[in-house]
Amino acid sequence: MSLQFYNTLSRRKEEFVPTIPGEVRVYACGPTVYDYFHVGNARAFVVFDTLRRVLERRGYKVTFVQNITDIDDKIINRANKEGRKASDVADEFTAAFRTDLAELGNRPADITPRATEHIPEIIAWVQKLIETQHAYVMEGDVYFAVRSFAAYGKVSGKNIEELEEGARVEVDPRKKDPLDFALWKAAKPGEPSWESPWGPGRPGWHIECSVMSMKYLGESFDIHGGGEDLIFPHHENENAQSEAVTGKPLAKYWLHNGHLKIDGEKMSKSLGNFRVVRDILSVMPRQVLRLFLLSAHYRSPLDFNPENIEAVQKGYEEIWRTLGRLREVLAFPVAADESFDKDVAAFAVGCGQSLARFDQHLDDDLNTAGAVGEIYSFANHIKKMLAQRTFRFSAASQAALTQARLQLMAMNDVFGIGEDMPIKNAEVQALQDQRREARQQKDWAESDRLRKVLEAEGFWVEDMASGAVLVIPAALGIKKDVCERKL
RNA sequence: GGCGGCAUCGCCAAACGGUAAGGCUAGGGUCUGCAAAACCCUCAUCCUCGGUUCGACUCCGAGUGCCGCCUCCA
Repeated sequence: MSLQFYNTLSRRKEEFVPTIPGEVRVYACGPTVYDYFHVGNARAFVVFDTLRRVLERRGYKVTFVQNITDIDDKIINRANKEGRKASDVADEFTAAFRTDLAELGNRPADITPRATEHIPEIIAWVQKLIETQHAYVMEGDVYFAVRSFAAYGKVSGKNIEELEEGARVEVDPRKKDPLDFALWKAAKPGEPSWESPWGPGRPGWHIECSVMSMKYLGESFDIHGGGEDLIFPHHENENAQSEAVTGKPLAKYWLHNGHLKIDGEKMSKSLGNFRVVRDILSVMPRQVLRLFLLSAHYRSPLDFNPENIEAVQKGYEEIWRTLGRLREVLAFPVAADESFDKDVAAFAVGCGQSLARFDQHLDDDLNTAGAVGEIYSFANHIKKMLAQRTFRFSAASQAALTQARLQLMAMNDVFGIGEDMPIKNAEVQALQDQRREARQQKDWAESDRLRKVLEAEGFWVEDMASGAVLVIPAALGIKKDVCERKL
């Protein structure tokens, strides 16, 4: 099956065909930096980070751009409230964004352009819109004239009449049409501003994304992504102000992720029911958070609650445990006993089938829920093999298990949940050896004592049916109160 | 009021139109010096009603319910 994505433009799944064969240009909406980002924001970031990894896994050369909107009403409001400069607020939360994103396990985008570093380009684009009669100046403000762009509404599937009927906001009577939106805002006293042909001011909300995406990816690129709440007005307007000038669609595929919910409601800044990622990561490993965010299809709603998190936590521990067992077993000396090799051959076939299913899920509109399910199944496949009473570590098992381990790690990498397992130091290794000795001597008292010592040191001790003794570093746990209101 | 999305086991969540993955939980059992772990078994006919089809969870229509967007929002 070929790669498919659900395109907001057509409202259906489409085969993915990049404009330039072998290359994919992706623009994902980043944050407005006026606060730490929350788990709902993180969902979008993780989804599009995963999209990028999947595209690369598919062999594409990916250029991934994620903007930072660092000039905006919300930033100015916060700065005013705290009596500081807007740029200080923006700088602080830009730095926090980068830190938290790295902590989350996202790879940095290839380019993270900031709005304030593209003012000349923004002004130039606004001028083009004025020249082409798509925008008009009004007392230092510049507005985009939605009626001047016939395709207005194509991204969100709305039309101007319907939008006007449903308008819930008081309109500025100076505008030609209630839906006209600001490209450039005249500065009020004390606000940060830049010189422009229309007087001092600053960019409107949508223009920076149009200008920066086209600057780095070209006038028409492959994928534009973001949360579904950005479809209207943000992406609609982005497209309008771009396509009005270029005559080309800004992006070929528009992908939008569903909302994260909490207590059945959308998690959002305005509702005040959000948890910032910075805090969440202090109580659970990033792997658990990522696995949770990817446990539903990206377009489905997903509820952030303790039960769901706990189930994911257990699932992650199983993946970890499997990797731990593999590491232990692969350290065994290879034996000449090949009596188990028939089972090993069947096992290897199963591994290949599992990988095929994994990729099929990802190809099908980034079905991470299915792919995550396949990881669990695959881990199970491995554990089942290792648990056989008749298990023998021959050259064949070594080869198959080495391959399986690489495969499992590669699968984890797609979701950014890979992590190096701590090395067991000499002391732990010695305890493990002593315990094996004790068990061979049937010195159960000593054996039990050593297990307790190892467990206290943070290791899982497992005696396998085949007689092997495994000592695995315990996975990091989460704190139960992770979803409590107080956090 | 307009537009859009979703509706699968107690919970989460998949499934080219051919007769329901997986995880969590629960119950039963096996293995084990103990413990942990593991292994085996059991547990849904897919919101309702129509239609298309040899055949539909999977397509179409209507209804019901939930969510979102129409204002800043990932």
